[in-house]
Amino acid sequence: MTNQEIATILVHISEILDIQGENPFKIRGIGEGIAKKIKELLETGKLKYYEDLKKSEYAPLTEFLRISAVGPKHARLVFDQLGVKTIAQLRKAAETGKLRELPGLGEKVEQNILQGIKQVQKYKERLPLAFIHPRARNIVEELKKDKLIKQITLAGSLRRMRETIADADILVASDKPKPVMDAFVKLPQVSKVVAKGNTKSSIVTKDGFQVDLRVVKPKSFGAAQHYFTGSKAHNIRVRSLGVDKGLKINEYGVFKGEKNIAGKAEEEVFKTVGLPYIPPELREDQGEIEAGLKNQLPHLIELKNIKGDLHVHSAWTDGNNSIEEMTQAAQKRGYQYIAICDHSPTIGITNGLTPQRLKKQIEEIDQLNKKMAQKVIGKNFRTLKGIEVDIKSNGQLDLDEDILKELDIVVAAVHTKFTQPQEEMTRRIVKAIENPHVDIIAHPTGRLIGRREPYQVEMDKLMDACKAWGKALELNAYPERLDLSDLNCRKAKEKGVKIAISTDAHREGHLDWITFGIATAKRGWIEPEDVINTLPLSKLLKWLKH
DNA sequence: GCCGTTTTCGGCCCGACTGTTTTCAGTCG
Repeated sequence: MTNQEIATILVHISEILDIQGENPFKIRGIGEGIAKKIKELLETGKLKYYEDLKKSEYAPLTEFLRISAVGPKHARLVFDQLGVKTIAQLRKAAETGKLRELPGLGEKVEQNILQGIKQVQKYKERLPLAFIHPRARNIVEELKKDKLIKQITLAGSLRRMRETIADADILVASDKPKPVMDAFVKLPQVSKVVAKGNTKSSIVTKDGFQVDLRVVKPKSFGAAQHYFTGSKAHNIRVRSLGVDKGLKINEYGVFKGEKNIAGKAEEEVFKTVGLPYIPPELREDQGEIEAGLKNQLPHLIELKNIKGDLHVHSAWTDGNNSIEEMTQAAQKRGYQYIAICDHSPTIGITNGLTPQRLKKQIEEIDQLNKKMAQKVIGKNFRTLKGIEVDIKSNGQLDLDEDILKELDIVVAAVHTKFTQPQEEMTRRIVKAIENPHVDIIAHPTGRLIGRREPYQVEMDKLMDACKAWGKALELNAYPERLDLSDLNCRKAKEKGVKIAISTDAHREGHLDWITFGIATAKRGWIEPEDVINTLPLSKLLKWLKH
């Protein structure tokens, strides 16, 4: 049973208890009792307490909680009074005006619930970071034109750069909140205004995601930034630290009694509770508080540390640009090198390179490097000869040794037979890691966010093999991959396994996806020295030979 | 259910907005 499965069960338990009207603090932390339940799950795959709870007449109502405007109280109310226990029945009750007759509900709530049902059925999943991020940035740029706005920032999971996003949070500092709100709900991107107040409003964009805007006074901007960035778990920890020191922390500032002692800048808030500044990507209550208190936060990797991209494609296979164009695009970004890693022959649909075509590509790259050495185009730059070689189902590579040894870099990846049992898949990839020509394993779990689950593989064994053979794992920055995930990055770091942050670019513009790779690496506590493409060219070449 | 330098009971982070209410419950983040 995976951590994710256990978490899902615990969440389900908490939701049922919530609807039953249990003490809300019952579900807040893990101590002796819940630890025992987790143990039972791990040892038997089952939990008696959960099995019993699932028999509760309230258990089926947890799906109502996915509907915006419905919480545990309304979920219970519609069941107790109307016997409603499915979303279809709930919709019918709303459409026939039954809900408005319930105590505490009215016509508006009825409409909101209908709207919420529509929403839940249309947008089942969280959206990828790379979809929402640029669109939210556009809204920020649009708002920025307003002179009344003194400061503006993305907040929430978007600022923490989570891989998927439920809605976009934006925070503004202004002395005149009302006109800012008026402008916000009239933006061209808006399709629907969900709520509008003096300091807080929500809209749904034409792309179908929600944007929440919060406006505070400039003197509160830092406190609000911290509060609005979250995560919730992180905020609770920080506020608890404040409570220990006799402080109250809210979005308006840090208060000692009535006195406001901090709030203008985020750093101040941390300082009042004895913490250094914690980067947003770390704010998940995953050890950053403890590390901060001991002054042992990581020195996270930044974009400026990246010296090159070690996995890009060209028009020789399924890319869109020539090798020279990709090279120039990399130079424009201040890189020292780029590795052309097109597909191998088995991946026929991409026009994978046969040994003959690969030989020709090698010649082309040699010529290009010669021109660069003579400073005909660019200088102090190397285009590396590489391949994204397919790992066949038995662990053998799709190209022979005599051609692989001609290359600067070999990136190996699984593209077929994703359904192998875990043991086979693990052996398959470990075999590739053991191949002396292989340098990096690309997109190590094969997942596509929201579309394809990772294949079954024992990540610990892959990492141990990489460590033993001095190989690296890729953090593929392609937005729907982000593979390694943040959690796997952190595991790799703990095991001392090197990471290559690569874009898998299929056209020039994709090189900018490195941003999302960096963000994921930060969330995985990765530092520059953990990443091979922070090495300058000479040292990278040395690492590749080693 | 969890937790403790005010420790085994009693509180648990904090506030905005909406809608249905004459002062507040529910939802949300």
